[in-house]
Amino acid sequence: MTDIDPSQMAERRRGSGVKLVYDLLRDEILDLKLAPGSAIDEVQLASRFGMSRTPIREALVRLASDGLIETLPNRSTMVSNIDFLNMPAYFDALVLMYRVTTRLAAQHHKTEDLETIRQLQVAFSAAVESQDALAMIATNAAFHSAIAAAGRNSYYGAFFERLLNDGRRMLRLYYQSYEDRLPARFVEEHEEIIAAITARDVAAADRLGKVHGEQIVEQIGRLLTRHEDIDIDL
Amino acid sequence: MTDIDPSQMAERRRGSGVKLVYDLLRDEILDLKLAPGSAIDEVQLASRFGMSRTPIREALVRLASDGLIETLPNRSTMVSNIDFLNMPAYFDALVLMYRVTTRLAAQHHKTEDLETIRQLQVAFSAAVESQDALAMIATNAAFHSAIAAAGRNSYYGAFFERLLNDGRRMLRLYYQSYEDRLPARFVEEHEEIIAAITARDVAAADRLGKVHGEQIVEQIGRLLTRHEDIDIDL
DNA sequence: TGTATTTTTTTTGTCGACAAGAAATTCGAA
DNA sequence: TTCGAATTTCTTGTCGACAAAAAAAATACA
Repeated sequence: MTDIDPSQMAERRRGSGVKLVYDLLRDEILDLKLAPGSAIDEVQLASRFGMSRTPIREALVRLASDGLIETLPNRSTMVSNIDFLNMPAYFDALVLMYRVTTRLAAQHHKTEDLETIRQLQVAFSAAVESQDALAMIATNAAFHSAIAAAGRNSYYGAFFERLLNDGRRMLRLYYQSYEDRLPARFVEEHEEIIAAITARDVAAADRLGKVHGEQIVEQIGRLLTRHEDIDIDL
Repeated sequence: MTDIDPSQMAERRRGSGVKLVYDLLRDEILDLKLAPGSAIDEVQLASRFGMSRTPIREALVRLASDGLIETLPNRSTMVSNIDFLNMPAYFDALVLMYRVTTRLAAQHHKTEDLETIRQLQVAFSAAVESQDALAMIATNAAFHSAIAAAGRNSYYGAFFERLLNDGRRMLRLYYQSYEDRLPARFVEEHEEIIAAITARDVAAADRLGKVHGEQIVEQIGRLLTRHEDIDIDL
């Protein structure tokens, strides 16, 4: 890890330190630039960011309560491992949140929400076009985040956000399993979802959210030995 | 706020400071001993707990990422207000989580889970018997937490836990709306839930979880002007 | 008396230092 | 040499102090 640009660390607004460190480390962890299980050294980070250990530690505390790092008392801090054993549970929750957020968006969206959603769909489509797996992951998450926001339920929103973040790390590991035809299918499904939300068709939104979620689970989950029965008619 | 017992602050194991402060402040906030909106003074807390500001601050960072306190940059920290406008969304999420966790418990529980659940039901029943509203809230939450744990989905578990915590503050404000007959009904419903889980009757567990959740929503939510249509057949 | 500007006070964010714990290393005895 | 105890090294948790930022108070001026 190289030091940051000295011109950046020169003068910072007081109080911006922890956020800077938090945001950057968070991205590095989610993008797997920091490998799961790798150690985190406070003093090294302090010198890297040109600040004392105090703000670094506060950023680490936040990351820890996000579950992105793990702290052994009096001993090392490390990047959390991806819990593959819990992947069935993860997918179960993810599919349900796809359904619920899409459904609520159909109920509660405002017209300005649709513009945001459509813009993000364009970005996702472009990422698929250019076969940029990382951009696909990011724009897909942004697309569904926007749908969740349109659903106007901050509790689901926060939970879904967290699931999508956890997913970023797993998807980065498995994105090689994407073949060309499947992302194209995702684009189509996104379009259908947008149509259902626009039409305020709650039933269709629910169904499409479920199908879309299961699509992803099937794509990722075939690498697992077994996964939950997600065909519950909840 | 009075200082803590000096014998407690005498010698503490290194590293236990933040957890001590975090746990205590968390309970005080959730039990409304610290009123929503009230200011939090770092130096006062430091002298109260007999430690420096550094561990206090780390505890506050954790509370902030739990959403229990809010920090204005460079300025005051205060206990988060209860967001009554979002109560419909809250109840929507709560009911769904009641359903999902109960359903999953019916699917995945092990026999030792049932013992824990039954013990907590006994405690809840005792709290209802003695008309102790605070104990009712706590033991009810513990009961459903145990059910969620038996469902073996840590994602739902963490989310549900958070919802129950938020609920603790609202319930404390509204517990006067409980009349004698309703807690008794809750006890009965709990028994039915236990029976459904034991029998691994997923459909019944789902239905009972939904009914139970809506029961609570109706009890609390009648104080609201309007609330979500929770009768969705998801 | 009311308002704008300066000064004081209060509180936060950050720092460097130090001590406690745990791991790594060295040392000693069989 | 090998195992176990003592020692050193290294990292973390905590402290007291200081500086920046904002609010509160005081002052000046119309």
